[in-house]
Amino acid sequence: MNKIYTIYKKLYETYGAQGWWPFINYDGVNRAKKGVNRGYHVLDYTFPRNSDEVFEVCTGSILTQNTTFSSVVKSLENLNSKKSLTANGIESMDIQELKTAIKPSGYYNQKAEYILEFIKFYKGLNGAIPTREELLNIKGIGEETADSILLYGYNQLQFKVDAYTKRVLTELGLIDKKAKYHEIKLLMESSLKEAVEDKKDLLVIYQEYHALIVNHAKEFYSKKPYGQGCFLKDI
DNA sequence: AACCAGGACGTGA
DNA sequence: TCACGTCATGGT
Repeated sequence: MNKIYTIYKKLYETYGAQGWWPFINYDGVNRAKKGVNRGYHVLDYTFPRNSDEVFEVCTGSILTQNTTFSSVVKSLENLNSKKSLTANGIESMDIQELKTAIKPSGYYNQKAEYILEFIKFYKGLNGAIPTREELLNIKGIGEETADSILLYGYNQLQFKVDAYTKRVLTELGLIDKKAKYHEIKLLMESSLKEAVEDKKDLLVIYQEYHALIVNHAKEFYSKKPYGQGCFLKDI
């Protein structure tokens, strides 16, 4: 039991399952929580359920770059209300209409271009699972976005590292502040693979872990000085 | 009223 | 390779 897995268990004990990635069109068992947790699917790991939901994760992953997810939801709902939250739907939109729809998420000029670039690639897949290298070759998709797409859109065993992950690990002294993305990703993946007995649990752990870190970091690592009152410090 | 958010790219050194 | 500027709206 290494520290990375210990942190996961503490976070899970504290916050419970997160139901990440949330879906705009979700109408499943947690619908009762609408208004509060609308779109989340806590303890239901049967997602994405179809190609439209895969595409929703991909688009959301691009839109969420350096932006809060709540603003991404606005953009996704704008697209969805135009019945355009699909590859063909977006592709058939007027470019200005697309930009206006995703405006709430910021960087709308770039992101519109990125989404269209992705769509060209996505349609060529014909439902196949993309490789990480293929995703990284697409303009607008860097390491985190690629891992986000693979982990949540395609249920692939790829840990998603974000700014919060790096910040928390740095503050806890588990990694150097100059550590690069790949270094952090490797630490997370190797630690979890080593500590988790049943390997088929890893996917859910990867998915929950990222969401748990975000949830925790929003409370304890969003304002300086970082880590005030963080219960992870005593490990 | 600054400050920064669940990044990625282009550039110059 | 690396540091830095740029992209932009929205919440605090």
